[in-house]
Amino acid sequence: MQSRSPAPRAGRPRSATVDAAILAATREALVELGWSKLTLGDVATRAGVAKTTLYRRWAGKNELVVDAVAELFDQLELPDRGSLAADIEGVVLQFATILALPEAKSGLMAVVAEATRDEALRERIRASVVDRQKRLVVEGRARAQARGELPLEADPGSADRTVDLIFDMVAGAVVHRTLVSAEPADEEWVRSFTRVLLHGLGS
Amino acid sequence: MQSRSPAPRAGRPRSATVDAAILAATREALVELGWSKLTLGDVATRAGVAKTTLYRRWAGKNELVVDAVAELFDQLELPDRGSLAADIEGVVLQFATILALPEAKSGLMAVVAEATRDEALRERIRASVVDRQKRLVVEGRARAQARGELPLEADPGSADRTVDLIFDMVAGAVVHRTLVSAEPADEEWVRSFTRVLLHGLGS
DNA sequence: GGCTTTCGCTACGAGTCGTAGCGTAATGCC
DNA sequence: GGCATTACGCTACGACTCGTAGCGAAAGCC
Repeated sequence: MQSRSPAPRAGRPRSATVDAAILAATREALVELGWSKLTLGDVATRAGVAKTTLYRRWAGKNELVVDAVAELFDQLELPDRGSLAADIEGVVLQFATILALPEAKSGLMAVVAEATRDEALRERIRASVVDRQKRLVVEGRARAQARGELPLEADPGSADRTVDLIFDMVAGAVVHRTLVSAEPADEEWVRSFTRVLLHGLGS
Repeated sequence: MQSRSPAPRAGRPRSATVDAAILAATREALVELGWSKLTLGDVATRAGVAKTTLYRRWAGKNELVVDAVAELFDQLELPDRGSLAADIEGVVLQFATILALPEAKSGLMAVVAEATRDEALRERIRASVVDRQKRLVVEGRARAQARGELPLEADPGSADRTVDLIFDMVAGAVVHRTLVSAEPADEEWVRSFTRVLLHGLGS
């Protein structure tokens, strides 16, 4: 996740077990303590490693939590349910389920807030979390176009903007509903949301 | 903002000037330092007051920043531009302009993240920031219904859910665009967004 | 004028930060 | 097997922030 090079060629390699233990301990601490009271010393203790080991792998709290939260979104999938509406409802419900986890709630928004002043962190979030989900939009849109449910767009630049717009609308609405309004994005809400997204407010 | 009772009846009253200076200093510190590096001692120094004065008025960093950010949203208005589409575009652009300020970006999302573990803080955000904007949705919707642009809803419970849904979709999309995607919610984007919101993806 | 509350200042223990230094353990290369 | 190299655990450290307490002085209401 944080290392690109596969093999540094000599010496004792870093333990993958330790990596997993640290990330799991981070999520556990997020649940129990939340973002602001989470300390790296505490995470190290929970993971059964030395604090120095943690600092050798991650630059700080921000980077660590991004990686810990990013793993939560790895399970997102887009099964073909036969129609665009059903596909959207399915993936939005998955997203809402993950976002309902306390470790996702307190962790994700905190790092997004920090990322407003840290370009590198923003890029890390984009790569680890955002782009992974954006693929779902691209895929679902292509499927719907193949079914004839959505119009084709010739200009690739225009198509990119549409994908970005849809993504911001879907992810934004679910995040806002879950975190700011603090209400569950349950099946009823998702159905209403999907109807507006597909047919507009007037319908 | 933080005091409900108008007059505690005796002794020296709290200086309103000091209140304003502290909130302004908080926003200034948010711009320069961001959320995580902002300290109350620093804010007190910037405002020219003692740290103890600050702690007498606010319970902590969270509450202080909520009040400091809430003031930014006081200027939001909903001028009648003649059509629902124009009304939406106008207010969304205002919202986007405020959200583009660094003090709003780093402050707002940070307190939202903290609010996931703090019911009282969530309520404070709702009262100071969210409800104020939700009125705009209610008003704009009533206007559009009077114009015949939106269908009337007989059931008040259903109408409330619709308002909440619209609010989450509008605010969520702008926030996500600005903070997560880190792209400006400019006029072109707002126009595209309004079109989808009103007529759906198929149009 | 007298009462009450605010305010500035100083000082404090507690906790966290991120790093350095050292000895030991584990691995790859020859 | 031996050796270089790196990871790891542990301890200790100065610097910083936290939130509070205690004091004297100032400012407003009766």
